[in-house]
Parts: sequence; structure tokens; C-alpha cells
Amino acid sequence: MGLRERKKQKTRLALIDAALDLFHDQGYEATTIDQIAASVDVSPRTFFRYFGSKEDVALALPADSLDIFLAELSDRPESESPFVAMSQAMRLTLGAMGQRDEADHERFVKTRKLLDNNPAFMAGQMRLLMASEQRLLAEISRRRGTDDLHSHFVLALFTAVARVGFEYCQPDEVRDADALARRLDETLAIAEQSLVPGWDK
Amino acid sequence: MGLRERKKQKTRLALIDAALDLFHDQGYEATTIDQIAASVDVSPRTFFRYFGSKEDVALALPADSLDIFLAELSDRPESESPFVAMSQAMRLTLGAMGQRDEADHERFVKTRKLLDNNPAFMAGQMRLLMASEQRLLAEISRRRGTDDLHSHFVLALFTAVARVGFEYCQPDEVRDADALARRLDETLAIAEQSLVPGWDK
DNA sequence: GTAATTTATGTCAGTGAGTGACAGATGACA
DNA sequence: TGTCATCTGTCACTCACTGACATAAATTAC
Repeated sequence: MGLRERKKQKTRLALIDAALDLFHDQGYEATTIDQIAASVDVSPRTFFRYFGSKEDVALALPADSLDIFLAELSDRPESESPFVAMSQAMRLTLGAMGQRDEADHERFVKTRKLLDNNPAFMAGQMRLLMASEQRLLAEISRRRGTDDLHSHFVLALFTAVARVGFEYCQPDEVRDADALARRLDETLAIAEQSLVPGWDK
Repeated sequence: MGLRERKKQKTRLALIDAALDLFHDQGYEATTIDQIAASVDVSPRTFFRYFGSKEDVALALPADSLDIFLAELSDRPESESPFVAMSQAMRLTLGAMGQRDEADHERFVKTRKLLDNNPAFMAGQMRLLMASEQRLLAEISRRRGTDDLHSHFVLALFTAVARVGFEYCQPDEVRDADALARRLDETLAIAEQSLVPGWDK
């Protein structure tokens, strides 16, 4: 990887860090792009060359996580049913979050705090997810063998479970990757008890 | 109801109609608030006294529907489990949509077309729903007798089913209230087959 | 090592959403 | 009719976001 590429990665991470810190210190709405750009010594125009919008920089890590999730899902064995495959992929994704270097995990936790304090971001996460909806749907339909309304139901149900796992925390609750993983397992357990065996076949 | 109130209702509906027509004719992004305001002979500032944002005017009818849904839900008998109560309330809400006067149903269909062609609006609908999430959650917890993670699961599952019912249509499919009602019933049937009896108790 | 070629960045000018403040117009009501 | 509350238009402003162009820096070719 050349110098140019390394510089870009560095700038990208610097922008994310500056944004997360400013969002935390003075609030999301009160933070301007100019402030973020200024604290990285970069022009505002450059900010928009890295992130399409102010929301995008806040959701940069969730977006990365989604990519990891999609990659993990592709690696799941054919024998697993759609819901099981997605559940396992999600577990592995959260596991990977917990095993990153210090700085990366710091960003993860800061992002979690930000999303917890601004429920409006949930819509943004939905937007992210829906951008990959077609890919997910194709994967589900492939594993099920048919492409019908039932596939949509499986997808919607999984996103619902994922949402519950990520949302709804106590104000002072620790929200690192491990805590999230535990919460996801709890939610998956409830789902398992509620659904009839083979419902996603 | 006085003249002032009637005028306001009239302006509100005129803004919605103008917006929906402009969105349809030239696209959502390409339509400006100034254009909407101009076609109703109202200042742009006044537009924002009726709607908080450009998105809000597009989602005006879904927002109204949500209010109706919440009212219907309150009227459901105590004997119904949370999921059944929400399902019935949703059926009644869609039924009410189909029995409105011509102009209102026209707006309903136009809004549906708009949302179908701009998947980005799904996030907006989520935002709407989440604004009432606390009320819904309270209702579910009340009917279940406890307030725990399971209540969140019931809520998420219902919103998932509702989403599947409203989303995913063929490009040329008719999307009036009756068609939506049928689609919702289909989806509810799938949910019923997939869930163990008493899962939402 | 230098020259030619990409590619990233800064500057500038502009659009459009959204907001606060104030003054004037218009129903509501005694 | 006159007073009061409320709605509206105008103005000025902030901020997110974008296209165009010139410059600077990294990559590649020679």
C-alpha cells in the first residue's frame, strides 16, 4: 500500500475521531462540518470527499461492520438455514469488533454512545441496512431455494432481532462489543423460543 | 370549527397535494420548497409552519395513519395478546384508509407510489414509528404484564411484519388501501405459521 | 533523477433546507 | 367596533452539500 493510500486512511480515521469527539462534547446538531474539518486541518470540501454527509461520518463504523457481516455471511456453510447463518455471521462480526486494536474499539464505543443518545440515528442505520437489502435477500432466497414473500419475512425478522439486540440500553450501561454480543445472544434466545423449528426453511 | 381552523386545514391539504404532485412529476429531490409554496400561493416560511421538513410533507399521510393506528390499538379489548391487538388495529387502520373520501384516498395512493419509487423514505417511516415507540412499548408491556426484553422483541417483530406488508411490490402493482390490506394479511399468515402459540404472552 | 501523468486537495461560488425576529394582516370575541 | 390572539410575509441568517477549476503532491515512465 502506497503513501497516498496510507495518508487517506489516516485522514479518514482522523475525521471520524474528530467528529465523534465533537459530537460527544457539544452534541451532533451543534457540531458543524467546518468544525470537524478544522480540527483535522482539512478543508470542508475535503470532508465531503471522504463522507457523503454529516450522518455518514457518524455511521462510518456501523457501515464497516455491515461490510464485515456480509463477508461473514458469505462464508457460512450451505447447511445452515438463512436465520442461523445470519445469526452466526452477526456473532462473528461482533466478535471481530471486540478483538480490534485499542483505537478502533474506542471508536466503536464512542459510536455506540452517540447512537444511544440520539435515537434519530436508528433511521440512519436502517438506511444503511436497506442499501444491502438486495444482497441479503438474494442470500436468503438462495439458501431457501425460493424467492417469495417468506424470504422478505425472514429478512425483516432478522433485522428486527438485530435492532433489539443493539438498541434499548440503560443510560449508564457499558456498551462495548462484548456487552452487545451478550445482548444479541439474549435476544436470539427469545427468538428461538418464539419460532417454530424450521420456520425459515 | 371556526373559519380560521378550516382555512388551516385547507392550506395543509393544498400543500400536501401540491407536494405529492410535484414529487411525482419531477421527482422528490428536484422539487424545492419554494415550488411547493408557490403553487399554493403561500410563502416558503409558511410551509415550514405546517411541516417541519420536506420529508414531513411526504410522510404526512403515514403520520396520520399512525395516529389512527394508535387510537385503534387503545380500543382493542384487554383479552387480546399484544401481537393480536396490534394486528387487528392495523387491519382496522387500513380499512379506514379504504373508506375515506375520494380526495383522501387519492393522496393515499399518491403517497404509496412516492414511497415505492424512493426506498430512502423507508428510513423516514422508521423515524415516524420510533417517535411512537415508547407508547407502543408501554401498551405491549401493559398487556403482557411485564416490561422486559421480550416486550421489545414483540414490538420489533410487529414492525417487521408491518414493513414487509407495506414494502416490496411489483413495479406496476396496484397499491390502494385494499391491496395493502391483502398483503398485510398474507404477511400476518406467514408470521402466524412461524410463531409458536402464546409467544407474545 | 527528471518529466509526464494521475489523483487528492483548496478555493470559490452557488443552491436549497431550515430558523429566528419582527411587522402587518386576519379571524376570534367582547 | 375595537381589542386581542393568531396567522402570515419579509428579511436576514446559518449550515449542509455540490460543481468547477486551479494547484499541489504522489505515482509512474523514461
